[in-house]
Amino acid sequence: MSRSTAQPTATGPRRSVLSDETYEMVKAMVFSHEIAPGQRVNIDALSLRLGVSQTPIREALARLESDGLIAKEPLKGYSATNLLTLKEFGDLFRFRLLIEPWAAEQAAKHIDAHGKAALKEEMQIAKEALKFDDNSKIEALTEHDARFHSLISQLSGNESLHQAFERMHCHLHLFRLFLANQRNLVSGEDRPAFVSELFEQYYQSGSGQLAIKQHNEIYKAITGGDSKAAKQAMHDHIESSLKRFSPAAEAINDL
Amino acid sequence: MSRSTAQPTATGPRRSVLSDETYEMVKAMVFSHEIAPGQRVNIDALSLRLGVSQTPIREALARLESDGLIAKEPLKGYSATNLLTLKEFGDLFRFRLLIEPWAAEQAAKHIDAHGKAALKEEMQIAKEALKFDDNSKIEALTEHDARFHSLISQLSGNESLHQAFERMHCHLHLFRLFLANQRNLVSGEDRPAFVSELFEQYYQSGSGQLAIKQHNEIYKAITGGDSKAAKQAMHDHIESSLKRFSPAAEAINDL
DNA sequence: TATGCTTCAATCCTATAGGATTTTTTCATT
DNA sequence: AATGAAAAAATCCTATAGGATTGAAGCATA
Repeated sequence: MSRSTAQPTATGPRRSVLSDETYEMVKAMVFSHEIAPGQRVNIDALSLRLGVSQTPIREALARLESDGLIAKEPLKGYSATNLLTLKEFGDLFRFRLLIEPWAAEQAAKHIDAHGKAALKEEMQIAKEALKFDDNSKIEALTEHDARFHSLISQLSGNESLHQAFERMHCHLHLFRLFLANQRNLVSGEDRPAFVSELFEQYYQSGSGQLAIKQHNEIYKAITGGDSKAAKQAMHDHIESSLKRFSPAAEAINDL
Repeated sequence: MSRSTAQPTATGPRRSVLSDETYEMVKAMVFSHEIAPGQRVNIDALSLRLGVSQTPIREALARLESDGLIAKEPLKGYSATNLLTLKEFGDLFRFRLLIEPWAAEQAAKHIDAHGKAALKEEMQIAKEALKFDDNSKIEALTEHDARFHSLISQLSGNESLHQAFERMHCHLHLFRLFLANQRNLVSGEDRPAFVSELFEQYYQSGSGQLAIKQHNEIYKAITGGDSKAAKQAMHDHIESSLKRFSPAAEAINDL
């Protein structure tokens, strides 16, 4: 009788847990700069914005803090973490160079029919994505890239490595950096072309769709059981990514 | 007036955030098997047990889930994660063998006066600990071991590696495994001797305090700037740990 | 102008009520 | 007696309001 707010049941029957959904929503907001880097995160405001109570918000923020996307200052509140500095950017790639080639090597050694099928399916998705128009293509390829690297870390068979890779959230950080670049440049000079160029370099360099080509080499080496080639191909691919992303990281750092 | 429970303020003025304290307390409970592996974690019960309301409990559990110490089943509740299986145990060490020798190598390359002082201080603590009686010694050396490895991952200068190492919680998992062993064996046959033996092998093998000796070699190599020796020493040390811990992991796995 | 006090706002934490889901218990039927 | 369905209990999850504490802003005074 005293319950004047019919909100919770009005949204229909929920299957999943609200706390998890909230987590994903806030993560997406940080990811898309709806919550800008360094910006304070007000729990009450978020509660109103998302239409849920404080409890799930708090759980989501606690998890995001663990993920390193949100920082908590005791008795002050939460705020979005800053973008990667140039050093952190380099650290991220150097660490990836340490673990991912090894993961690819192990994956090639232990690959089975199930793993081959999963890789094949992922490569198929990437090829389909190349036919999309520009915006859809960028989004699809970004997601493919994240899934592809995650899959290989999983196929390494080493649970610790896989968890460490997931908790790193490298694609999220990189793309967040990238979007920041895009935003800043749009309100700048004629540098949007620069951003597009970067995207092009990364996803379709020249006429060759370079990243997909490199993924394909890794894919072939792993499914072929050639561990040495898999390791080398992954190493080259990450170094290649590093070179292509660097301008974006530097631009932000100079800002 | 309606506040019948004076508990929260009765404990005195709190300085830190209750949520963080709760996190540490629950972590300690999992660590010490007060919450046994696989056991359900009742929020209401924890709330009463720790004398705090549900909100900080929930935040703590959300973070612990992110850490991999607590598992959440939607609409069923939280429960402590199971102990490491033999495979996970092996994965953990193989992953450490991948990243820690590299960390030691990098630390040796970038070491400065500040880093040297920190390492020296940590080694001093270890030497002091050797003089303690058995129980205190084990506790002190365990904590030293965790700090030593963490410090080196930090001195590597690579933020990503350091975070990955911390989030792995390897010492917590290993010692939890170890305590489980101890508990099971106490209620078993005459195997407590076996446990003590393991401790001895790890912390004071023979008359040599083997682990400290190995730490000392790593320490010397890093402060001496000998990156190759540091890498090798760390590699040997971890392999040595693996061999000593294996019986404990196997015993639990067979159980 | 600089310092100290008061007021204000924000945040953290608590408490309780109620909807939703799962598990257990009970009961009827074959 | 065993199996299946329905009811009850326990638990989880959410929502909302308000007290307590802390940090910041504004103002008066020396």
